[in-house]
This record gives sequence, structure tokens and C-alpha cells, in this order.
Amino acid sequence: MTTHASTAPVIVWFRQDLRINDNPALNTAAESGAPVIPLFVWSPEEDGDWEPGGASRWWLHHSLSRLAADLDKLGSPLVVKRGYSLSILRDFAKETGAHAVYWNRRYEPSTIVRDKNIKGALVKDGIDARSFNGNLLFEPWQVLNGKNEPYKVFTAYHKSATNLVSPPAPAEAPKKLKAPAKKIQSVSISDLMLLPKINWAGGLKETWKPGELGARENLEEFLSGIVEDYKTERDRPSVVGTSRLSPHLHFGEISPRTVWHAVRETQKSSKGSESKSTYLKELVWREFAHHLLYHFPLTTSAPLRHEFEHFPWADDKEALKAWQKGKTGYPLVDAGMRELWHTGWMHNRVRMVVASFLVKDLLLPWQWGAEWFWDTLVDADLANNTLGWQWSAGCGADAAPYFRVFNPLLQSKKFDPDGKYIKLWVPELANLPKPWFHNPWEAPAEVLKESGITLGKTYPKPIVDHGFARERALHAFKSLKAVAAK
DNA sequence: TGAAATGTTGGGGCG
DNA sequence: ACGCCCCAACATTTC
Repeated sequence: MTTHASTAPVIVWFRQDLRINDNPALNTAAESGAPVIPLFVWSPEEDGDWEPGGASRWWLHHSLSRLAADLDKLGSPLVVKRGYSLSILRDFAKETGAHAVYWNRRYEPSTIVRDKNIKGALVKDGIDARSFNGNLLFEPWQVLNGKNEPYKVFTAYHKSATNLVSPPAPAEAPKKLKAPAKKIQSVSISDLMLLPKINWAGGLKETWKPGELGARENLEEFLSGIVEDYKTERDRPSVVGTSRLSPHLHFGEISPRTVWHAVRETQKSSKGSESKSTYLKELVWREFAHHLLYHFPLTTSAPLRHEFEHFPWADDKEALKAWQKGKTGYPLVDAGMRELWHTGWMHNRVRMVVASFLVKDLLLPWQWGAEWFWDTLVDADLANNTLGWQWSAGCGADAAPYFRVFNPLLQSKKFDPDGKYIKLWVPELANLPKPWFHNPWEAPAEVLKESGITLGKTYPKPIVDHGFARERALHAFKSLKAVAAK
């Protein structure tokens, strides 16, 4: 095959690396001097229980369009296909005479199995099938403790990982790509039917710019000042105090190496060094999530701590619905759930609050929350989503102890003191004066009347009393310990 | 990356 | 001047 290397094309199989910068698979292909065929295969069935949800599909549609435009400019258009990855890759390699297929790794359990299988089949066909690390700072198998086992505690993982390797500097995009000699059949991105049939994506469109350029812009804006106060401002949902890179990182529109090095670079020269370290640590949390998913693949649906299999979860679909719709009667919770529904994203501080509320106040299974987030988040990511929910439920690695129950009222007063966030997303409370927008159920009758609010009509009464719910949750947890002791 | 309950301390009012 | 009490502020423990 090496004899054909300059004329036989290389297929670059795009997946969750929808960018042309710092893309090892693409760069290796371009540097080989051979014609490069960029390929995307839409095969959601292969994601098993975790087919991309509605918000993710919307994002993917737009991200693919941007990638296609960038690849056009580089000289070799994106080929889009629909079907089973294995048969498409084999047939397509045959059809084009490709001698190689390159891709960047993904780490979801079902993807790993699939990709291993594909690699084996392609190699059997005599094809140079190679995978690269384009999506992580540290490979999950690189970071192990003294006993050669995966870390289960973040601080230990963080220390070990950052001591072990310093992430390589990002590589630039290829200047141009050699196109294959023959024109190649492709379906159009619209044919993949990724966009919703009913147009509910208006809020997403207002909020986001999918694609590599949008990712760059968010990074630039973050670096131009926000990052310096990240440590404190990241906790205030009414403020743009975070990088808002999560969906871009999920789809690989920007590499974690790029973000890591950009932040490190400014850390040398300007202020906010502590805040920048805090941010870098968050990037390592993302790594930790992938590390855990790789080593504990069952945790997408089962608790890592087995005693939680016996947890007495409630089975209340009405309560779930109230939570999903942002009608729990707790303004901060409702604001978060409505922000999610409207924008496909939720501020991280509020994610912790709504997750705690679902799991501890409503006693509903964390898996229900994970599924809802999966469908509604534009940054839905199996590793991060799994870690987040297991952490909130107290059943995961390095999880918040179960008795750590967030008080939605205190969180609201602490992090949204002026109610800006609440009033943005729960406009029916807009006229309520301080402090009653935090806790309308405790507001004097005349205040409610003046603000045009009738509890139970214009805004719900709390669906559960937090004080009672907290005791109930602690009691449920105690029963679990009793079972575990037997 | 929690919150509530309980314990401790120390300043000030007051007899 | 002194002891007592109250209570806010802070610290520690517990869930």
C-alpha cells in the first residue's frame, strides 16, 4: 500500500472532532501528501441507549455545515453518508481506492466496541486504519495509581495527571487539502433530518453559534477578561462568568489542548492567576469524567457505588414533569429548567441546584434527570453527564456525600441576590420585590397581590416543602446504610 | 462545588 | 468593680 501512498486517498472519518485546527487525524492525512477525503457518517443507532438528543442534533446540523464550508475552502469537500459505519467505511474505501482511514478517538462504551471492530475489519482489508487523540488532554489509560488502577478521587487524579504529562501544544490547520481525482457522491446535511420538525430551536439559535468560529469567539471573549474573575463570577448565573465552551468541546469544534494552552499563556502575563488555575482544573474535571467512563462503562445507567442499587427512589411522573417544565414553585430551580429548555444550556451552579432538587427533594432517580439533560442540552456529553448526575446523587466517584442537600432558597439568595436570573427566566415573578422573588410562598398576601401573583395560578406553590424533603432524603439514605450493613 | 445543629467565645448591658 | 446574662459571631460537629 505504501507504493500508492501519494495517489491513493486517505479518508478522514470525522465524528466528534468537527474542526480543522489541531486535528491530528486530519493533519496526519494532509501531511502524507495523498488526496484527503473528509467523511462524516450519521449512524445514531450505533450510540446504543445514548442516541443524540434533540438539542444535540440541532447543534450537529449547524456544526457540520460550518465544517463543510471550512473544508470546501481547504479544497476537499466533506462527504456525508447515512448508515452503518463499518459497511460504509469498507465500501467507501473500496470505491475510492483509499489506502488509509484516520480518525480521532471517542470514549463512549458503545463507540469503543464499535471502533475496535471497525479497525480490525479495515486492517483485514489491507487498509491503514489509525486512531488519534484529538479530544482529551490525557488518555484514560495513561493515568493510573500505584496499583495500576484508575483513580476514583478527583484531587488524586488531578495531581497525578498534571504531573505525568503536559498536554502537547495545539497544531495548526492544514493550509490546503488535495482533493480526490474523482467527484464523490454525498448526501446533503439537510437529508440527515437533524433539525426539529416543529421549530422549537429559536432560543438555541439566539444563544449559540455552532462551529469552530463560534468556539474561537467564545474562547477569545473569555480570555479577554471573564477568566480573570472566573473563581467567583462563575457561580453567578445572571452573569457571563464562564467560558460557555461546553458544547463546542463536546463536538470537538475546539480542542482541549487549544483551550489549555491559551489559558496557560495568559496566566504568565496578566492577572487572575488563581482564577485561571481554577478554570484549568475544570478542564481536568472533563478529563476525569472521560477517565471514569472509560474505566467504569456501566455507570451511564448504574450507580458506581453498588449500595445505591437499593435506594428507595420515588416513582412520581407528575413531579418529574413539574421539574422538567420549571414549575416546582422554587424560583431558582424553575429558572434553571426554563433556561435549559430555551437555550439548550444551563449555568453550572444552577445545574447542581436542580439536580439536588430532583434527586433529594423529589427523591426521583438520577437517571431520569440524566435522560432529560441528555435530550435537552446542546452540550450533552455521556462522560460529563454521567459524572455530574452520579456526583449529585452521591452514588458516584468522589461524589458529594448524600447528606449534602442544597437548599434552593439559600442558593438563590447567595448566588442570585438581586434576582436578575430568576426574573429573566421566570418573568411572572418580575414585579416581586426583594427578597420575595426567592421565596414567593412566604411573601405577605398584599405583596403578592400588588405584584399580580396568585400562588397556585400564575405561579405554582412549592411542590414539596424543602425542610420536610430534606428530612425524608436523609431518612432514605439511612435506610440504605442499614441495608448495606446486612 | 451544603446546610443545620451544636458548641465556644467575647463584648456589652445591667444589677 | 464584678458577675451574670444575652446574643452575635465564629467554629465545630453532624446529618
